[in-house]
Amino acid sequence: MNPKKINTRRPKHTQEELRELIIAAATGLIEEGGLEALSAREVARRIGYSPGTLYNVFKDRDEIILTIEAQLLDNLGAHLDAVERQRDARTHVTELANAYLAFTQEHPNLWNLLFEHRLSDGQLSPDWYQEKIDSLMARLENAIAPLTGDGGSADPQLSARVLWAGVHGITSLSAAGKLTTVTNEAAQSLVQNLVATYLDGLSNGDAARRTP
Amino acid sequence: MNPKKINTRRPKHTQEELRELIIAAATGLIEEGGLEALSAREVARRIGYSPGTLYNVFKDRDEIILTIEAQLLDNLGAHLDAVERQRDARTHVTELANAYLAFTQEHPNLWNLLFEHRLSDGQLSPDWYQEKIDSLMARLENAIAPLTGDGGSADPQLSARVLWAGVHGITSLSAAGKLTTVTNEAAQSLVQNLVATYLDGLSNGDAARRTP
DNA sequence: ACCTGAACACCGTTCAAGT
DNA sequence: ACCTGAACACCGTTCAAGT
Repeated sequence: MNPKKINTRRPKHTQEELRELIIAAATGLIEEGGLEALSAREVARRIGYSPGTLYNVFKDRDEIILTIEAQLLDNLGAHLDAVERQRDARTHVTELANAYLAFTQEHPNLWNLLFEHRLSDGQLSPDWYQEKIDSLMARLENAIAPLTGDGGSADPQLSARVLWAGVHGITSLSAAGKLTTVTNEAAQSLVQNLVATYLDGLSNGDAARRTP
Repeated sequence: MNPKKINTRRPKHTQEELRELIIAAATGLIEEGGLEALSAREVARRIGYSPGTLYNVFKDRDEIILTIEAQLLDNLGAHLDAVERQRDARTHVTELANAYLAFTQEHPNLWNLLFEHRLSDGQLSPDWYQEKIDSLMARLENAIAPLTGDGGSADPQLSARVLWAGVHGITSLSAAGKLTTVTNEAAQSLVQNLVATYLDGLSNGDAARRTP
């Protein structure tokens, strides 16, 4: 009766292909509607399998999300590596910040994922996650280091993290569409101002309070 | 048969009491488990009414959340007003930042709500929302203004917003439990460093690039 | 060996029917 | 007038049964 009956051999896709199909569909859903738009059932619909199949390939929804996060962090790394090293450290830090901002703005919903998503219960993030973050942070640390030695006392590790967290504040508000609540200025102007002013403060902090 | 049958007069609570019961239960759920722990059915269970009752009092889940956000913004305002005006503008800004950080750390999940929650579809936030934000931002703007006039060129509006967004980056990472991914330093150290360095940059930005 | 789809325990929201 | 609770259209996840 059913015309499809003629020799439907089951595995239309290898396990690896299935993995990629699932990740692609899931990524698309998040890009379109944020994390809350990601549903296992909708992914299954889009790839033409039953919901159960996802659970042959991934342990659960969290594992799918973590896989997407890994790709994202790797892509950001590549994106930052494309920034050419500058003679001037100040310019280099500024361009890294711009590249970071540009990357987050290309895929706002995807980028939000990194901060919206919290593992359920008491699960902790895998080791590779921390390593990827550290490797990204090292880029900024190296770029900023020459600017913290001058006057003497600023810590490059701390400065890099503070500056990153500050930029993150701006980019995440922007990615979540909440920046307009606070200003009509473009995210890039804010990032520029933060980086420029923070770096000014770094090289002149001590002097500033010594000379009245 | 049922002993409760004896004269169960219906309205055990006025509409206003019901409102408060719902908000209290919903706030508790969010404090305990974040936004994703808030479910209309669970609120109904906790206050001893059926799910349908919530929809006699509130239009939908978003309206409940917005009501909680309003309270939260008002509470923050009161909290910031308790910070005494300082002779020294620099000290004043620093103490505002500390008060802000302290407030967000008292109720991390509740605070996260403001940034996690996005209205469904094309709805836009009510007018009072924007007004509350503006009023909060004005406090920082006034405090920072004396520090932007010295050298001449910094814009108090822009500076206040950039500094706030930067601090927000730190506090929101902290509230979401994601700060440790990036550093073991306490949130307060990071905020201190950001505020101090940014303010240094403000008062010396131009000089910094003029005198080599 | 792989996939299905029913099952379980959940959602937000609506609305006819009951008191 | 107010509240219920069944109903509808959804979830994530599991697992016996089918091919």
